[in-house]
Amino acid sequence: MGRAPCCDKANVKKGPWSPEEDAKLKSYIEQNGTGGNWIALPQKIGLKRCGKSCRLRWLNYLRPNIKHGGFSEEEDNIICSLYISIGSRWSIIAAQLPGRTDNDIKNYWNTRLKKKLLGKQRKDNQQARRALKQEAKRVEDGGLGVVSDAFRSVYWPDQQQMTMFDGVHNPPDLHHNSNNDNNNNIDDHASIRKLLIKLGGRFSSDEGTSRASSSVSVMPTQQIYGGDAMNLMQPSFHEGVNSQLMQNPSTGFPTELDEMFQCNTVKLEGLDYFYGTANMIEGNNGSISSASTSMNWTEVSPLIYPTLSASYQGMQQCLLEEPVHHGTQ
DNA sequence: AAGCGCAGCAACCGCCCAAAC
DNA sequence: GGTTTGGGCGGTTGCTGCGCT
Repeated sequence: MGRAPCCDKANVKKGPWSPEEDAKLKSYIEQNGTGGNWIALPQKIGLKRCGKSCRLRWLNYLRPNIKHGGFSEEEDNIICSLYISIGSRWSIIAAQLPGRTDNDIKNYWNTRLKKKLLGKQRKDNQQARRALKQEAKRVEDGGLGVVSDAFRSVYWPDQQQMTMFDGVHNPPDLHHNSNNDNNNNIDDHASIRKLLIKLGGRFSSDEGTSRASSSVSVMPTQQIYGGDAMNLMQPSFHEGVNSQLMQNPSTGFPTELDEMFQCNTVKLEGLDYFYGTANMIEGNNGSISSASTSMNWTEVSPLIYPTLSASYQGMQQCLLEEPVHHGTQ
């Protein structure tokens, strides 16, 4: 049957917005709001634009407090960490970065961050190959026993990664706000909390205030571990994350990144926990059964356990190391 | 100086989902 | 309960500007 078009395609203008159109749209929305109906809005203000186009223009460019370009290192890290954990859920990622739009982040990722990471990854892979070669030679020479630092650094997850997954059964206490916690921890938790709220998690503000004022209140870990957060999520999100990160860890990632993860043991070590390796039950067809996918991604997601984001420091580091080259290659 | 290729980005397209009817 | 409709989202396209040859 198909869907009726949202607007008369023949009579709508396409392409770049003129300053006049911008001004019209902006002033109308600032005075009257969107009226809850984007489709009808352009007609009201005499714009020959599709309602969806108006919405996009407003959300991405005309809305107050929008930032363009100039992504900070911190923002880079957040984007990378979230991309690794939830994939290309740009709107969710954008929700973690005030003033940023999903479109902006998506473009930024596709044009810069991805390339940066891939560039770094190639370097790492070369380093890994060299280390592997050296190690093989050592073994050949009868030098078994001590693993070289170079080899370990490339192939073994760092200590932080190893310890954080103690959290699978003994999750880090997000309520706990030790004296050692710095502002970054608080910010991390606040972001996580916001994200979980967006995802449908339950965070009582009362509960939050009833605790130490400086601590960030999140869902009791038992609730998280009981699967509440998952159940509250929209099915599409739940399915998407599961199918992308659990059933096939690679699915949903761009091919290059797919290769990148397959090539890099360190990253896989970290991601194993997303995939639920410990509980994996492979079906006859080799796919992971629902029994394993039922292991909540929330249990191990860096969204909940910021320490996992720390495991991503390799990538983070590369963002610092490799300057963006504009138009030079 | 002109042509070419590439990167960055704005905008569109089409699908999905939920609310309204 | 089925259909329609609008909002929202991710993927993709195409334009523009810049750098290199």
